[in-house]
Amino acid sequence: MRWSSLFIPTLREAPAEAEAVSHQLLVRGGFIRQLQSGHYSMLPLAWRVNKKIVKILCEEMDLIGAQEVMLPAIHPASVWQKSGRWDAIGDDMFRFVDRKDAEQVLAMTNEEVVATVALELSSYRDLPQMWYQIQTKFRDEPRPKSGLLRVREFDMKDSYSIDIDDAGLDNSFNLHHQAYERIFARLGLNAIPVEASSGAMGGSDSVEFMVESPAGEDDVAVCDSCDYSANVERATSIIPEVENRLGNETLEKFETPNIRTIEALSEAGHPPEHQIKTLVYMVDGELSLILLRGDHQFQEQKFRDSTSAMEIAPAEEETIKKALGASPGSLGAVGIDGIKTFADPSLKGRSVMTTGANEDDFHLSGVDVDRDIKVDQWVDVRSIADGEGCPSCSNPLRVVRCIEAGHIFKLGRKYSEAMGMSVLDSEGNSQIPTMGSYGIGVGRAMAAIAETCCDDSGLIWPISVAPYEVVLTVVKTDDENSMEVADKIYKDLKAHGIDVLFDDREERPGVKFADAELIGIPLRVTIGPRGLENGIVEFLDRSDPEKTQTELGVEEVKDFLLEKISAELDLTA
RNA sequence: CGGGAUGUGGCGCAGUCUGGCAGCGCACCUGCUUUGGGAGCAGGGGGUCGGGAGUUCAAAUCUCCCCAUCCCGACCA
Repeated sequence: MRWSSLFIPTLREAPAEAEAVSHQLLVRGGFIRQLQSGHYSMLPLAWRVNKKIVKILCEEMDLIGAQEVMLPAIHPASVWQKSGRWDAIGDDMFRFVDRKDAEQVLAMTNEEVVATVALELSSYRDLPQMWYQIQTKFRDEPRPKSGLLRVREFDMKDSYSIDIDDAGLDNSFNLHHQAYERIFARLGLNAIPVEASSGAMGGSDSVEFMVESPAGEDDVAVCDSCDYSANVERATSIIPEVENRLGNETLEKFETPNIRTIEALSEAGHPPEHQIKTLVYMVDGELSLILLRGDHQFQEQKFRDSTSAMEIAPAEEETIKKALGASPGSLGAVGIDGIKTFADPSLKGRSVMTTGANEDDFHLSGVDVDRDIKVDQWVDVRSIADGEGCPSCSNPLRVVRCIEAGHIFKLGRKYSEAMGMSVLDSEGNSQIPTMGSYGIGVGRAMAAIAETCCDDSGLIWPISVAPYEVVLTVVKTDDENSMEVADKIYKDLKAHGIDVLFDDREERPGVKFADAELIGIPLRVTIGPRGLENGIVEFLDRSDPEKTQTELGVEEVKDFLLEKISAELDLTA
């Protein structure tokens, strides 16, 4: 295409509200424009990238035997009521009422619909099935952010597997795992598979594919010495045991005027690791205590996962005061009976501890956890920290910020059972099939690539997804010879299937070079009178201009580029 | 939903405190010069100052209400 007739509105400066690198570059490069918070138009360049990502997704899904479908994006409330998610999900789902007063939802995912279609499966001979689609999803995010990274409307590749038994599900899951590794490699993303929490999706196992980036929203624990990696919502670690202090082992109440924090109490001679942190939460409507060591952080998702609690939130101060008789900062679980108490295992066997006395300005010392506190349930709810020991090899873990680029779930029979699926097995017995679901956000993948493939001058697309593979930069458009040669090369490249962008704009060379770099075209051929005098044009690779700078005869350009492109695509395919 | 900030032409910003002709840079249009890394000169077009109400002779500026956007947190199938 000729740049002069394209809509590529580049900007010299990014809008003030764009913070994430990918957001700034995609806006500056003329790829996207915001309509409202969480809703973006994809302009021609972005849509070309989008289509290339989609193509890779389809190819890899097809390769594992998945079949492409297209499901409705508007669902009746009834299917969501049947699965229980109508109530479980809440405000994140867009809902509306149609003219007949029927309640409707804008689909955020499609397990219910898949399970409904799958009611037609009646025999084990029909299984397994894998269906996928690339379709717009709607989620009423409480806080859309960072450009395309978190939006309310986005295209997602969602696929679903249906198997007769657990072994079948394992197989479908593994096929997806492998497909995802190939997909991310082809997209130029270094995505690490990590153990994850399944959250409200339900199910047993889940793996997230994480791309390290400061723009991400998840923290992941990775071990550089072995292959352990897990979302902090699930990660465990080995920490040194704390020796109980020598000291008075009997309970003693002492005055602690104005001491409300772990830190303040620590300064008063009670180190955090010898304190019991007492949190008060409403767990599915029931007031509950959650106990941790003073120097540990609470990991809410771990708590949800291990207690199957649906709704948890810190209790209001007034509620706390009414139940315990004191405000946060002076709370403790000693002598409490009748309030459900959860405790982190790191408190097991601990004594000579300090905790709040449930009386403002007073604490208790000499607390023996086993003796003085009635724990209803021991649960690992501690957030691991950077540098702690890997649970599988005990070397130090690193905690890194990541973008969640993909997530695969073993759902089990939650949806197939709810929707009433059943098939006959080889013995004529009725079986409820088991399902998996697997997602990759297209726009988020684009943003993740933009986030990680860029430099000070702009984007650097991998050839596999670049909006154009090659840009032909004509330095002097009013030089007839230049234009003639450029036009010839342009037609030649096009005829050989190369995506080429012909920068025929009447702009100064500096502007053209800067724009080409900003929009991230991986390969550049510069055509100008200076080179043509010697019968050559200049080539360089966006990712490393200095080392790759090459002079090419006009006739060699096509073969040179074809080889470059196929070499890079082969590397990742 | 809690905390913080911002809203002035397509983008970046000044002006708001202390009320008095709506400005600057980039981008855009015309002409001339220039032409291998974001040109120069001259001329020109474009703004309900987020919206509404109020105070005032006079409001971008002061008051009240609302809206939008961004950041942190909560939440995130």
